[in-house]
Amino acid sequence: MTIDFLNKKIEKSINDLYNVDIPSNFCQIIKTKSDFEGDFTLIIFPFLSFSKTDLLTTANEIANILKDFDEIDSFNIVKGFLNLNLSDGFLSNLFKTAVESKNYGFLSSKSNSETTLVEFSSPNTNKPLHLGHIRNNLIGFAISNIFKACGHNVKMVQVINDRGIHICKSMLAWLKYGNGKTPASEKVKGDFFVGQYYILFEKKLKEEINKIGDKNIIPNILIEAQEMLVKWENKDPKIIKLWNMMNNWVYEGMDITYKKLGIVFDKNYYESDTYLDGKRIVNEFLDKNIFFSKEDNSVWVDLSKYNLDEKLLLRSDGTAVYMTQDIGTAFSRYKDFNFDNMIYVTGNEQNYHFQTLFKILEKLSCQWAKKCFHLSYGMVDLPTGKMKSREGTVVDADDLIDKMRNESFNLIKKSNKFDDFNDEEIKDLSNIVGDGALKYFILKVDSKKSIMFNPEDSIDFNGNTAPFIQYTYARINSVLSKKKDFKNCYNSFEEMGSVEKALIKIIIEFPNCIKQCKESLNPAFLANYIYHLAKTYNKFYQKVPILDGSRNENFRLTISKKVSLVIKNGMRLLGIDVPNRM
RNA sequence: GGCCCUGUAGCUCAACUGGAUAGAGUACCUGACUACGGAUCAGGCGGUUGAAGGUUCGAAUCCUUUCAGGGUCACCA
Repeated sequence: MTIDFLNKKIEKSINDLYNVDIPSNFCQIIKTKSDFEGDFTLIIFPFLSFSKTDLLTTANEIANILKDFDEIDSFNIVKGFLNLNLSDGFLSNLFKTAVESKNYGFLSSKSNSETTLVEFSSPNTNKPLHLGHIRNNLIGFAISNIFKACGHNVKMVQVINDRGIHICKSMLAWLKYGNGKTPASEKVKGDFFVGQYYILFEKKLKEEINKIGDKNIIPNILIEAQEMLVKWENKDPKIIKLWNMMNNWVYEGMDITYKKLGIVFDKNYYESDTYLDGKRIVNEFLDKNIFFSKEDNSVWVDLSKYNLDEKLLLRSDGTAVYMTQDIGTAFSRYKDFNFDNMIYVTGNEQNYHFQTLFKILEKLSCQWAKKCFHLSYGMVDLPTGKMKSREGTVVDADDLIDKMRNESFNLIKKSNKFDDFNDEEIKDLSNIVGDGALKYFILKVDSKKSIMFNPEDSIDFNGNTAPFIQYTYARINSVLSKKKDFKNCYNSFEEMGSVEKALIKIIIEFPNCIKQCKESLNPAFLANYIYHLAKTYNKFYQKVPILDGSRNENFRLTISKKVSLVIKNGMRLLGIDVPNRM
């Protein structure tokens, strides 16, 4: 519970009472558990050392002062817990402020706002996006929106891994076995088309290894790929042309997927550019003896005194590795944006990598190194084990999105509630519902935890889901459409009902909820908040007649309207749409 | 093996970062529509928070030990 000024007021009263400066973390105010009566609860235990008396006496001493506050109506004491009831008048005021504030919960960015870069997605250009990328994209997009809502000037960026041996593999396979086929000639989406050749390469490689039967002999096809990488680095025109063509196929395919996900980046960085920056920087600091080289000319950084080992930065043949590229990218970004924060959204398999990267940046005296954060999320696993694109055991992003949309379509088709909808309208609605179900399913889980995804029965349309929330929104919308012009009203003419009170208390938490998501780098908190709000509203809807012509009608309409706005704007932060009807 | 993360109802997840009798959904069993929209609501069943110690008024949360699962320790990305 965070009503800042009330917290401060209480804190001050207690300070005065005991005539000491009580550390602010001693004043713990929490929401009252639903089993007890009260709106919020002050925990008494910490004050015992100042009151020098027993628990009950202390609680009463404090309660006696607080009960005279206008904001507080009544209290009760249970053990070391002082439960306080807010007065209806005070709640009304808070509610009024919330309703009347423009862009409630959202701070707008100003010229002196912090600039925050969020890096996410960052795909390889040799295969389509899969379920793991979906989680990455959803978290990255949501956290970007959340930082925006906190007034940051946010830039969404990615680095596209468009070069390297893995890219050459799909290129080589296409050259050898493609027979000039193209995505257009085969009517296959470009990223899937290229992905097929990546898998084909791995298959041929495996066949050749089996045929050779000697681990020490490098298969020809792999040597060819390595040769191709060297040609690429030497800018062989034929190879560059092929590379451009195939990468473009992939980009065309990915554009469609990003469009489905509703994601647009502010700036793309390409590894094919930044790896050169990285090499330059590494060599520069090699000269300054920050890095060192070994006999074979490979370049290393020694981080062993930070518990992080030695790390390779340039291969003995002078070519770049992943880390090299990431150093170059980071420098470019700082030059481009002079950011205050940079957040990398990647799977937790890269925890060690980012620890190392940040430490290296520190060693390079980048004062911005401590402004870099790693939002590390858990892997998405299938019942059959880990997803491996090399083996083709992945859930493709497009397939999954389409499956959800279709399921939603069928659900709507057979409900006969939408007889006045044409197929186009049904399709639009099923996209909103299907996409929502998928996105919410992933975002409601604490980002650092891994997700077990069972393709058969993972995603539900009932319970703690987006469709449940969307339905609540649509139903409020329906009520509101029956009474278009009502006058805002912030108080009940009788004592406020418990559900109305509960709703108002949730509504006034919205800004704080967003802040918490930002601080913990975890959108799941918002997802669960919205669910809780929707659930409480449904209870209200069932229990309390809204349009009953009574003098409380406007109060209930005002609550309904505000709930719908919080739902809509909260879901928007998560990248989820809400329909006017469903 | 070293380091990191995770173990909560049959299953999927919460628990406002140390607060009260650990809550939701789902599944299963009841009950509620001549409707402001039933993709809803109300009730029941379901727990030694992996285990054992410790810290304190108070532990799912912090510390130690231990068990289980995952990740990582590449001249892969």
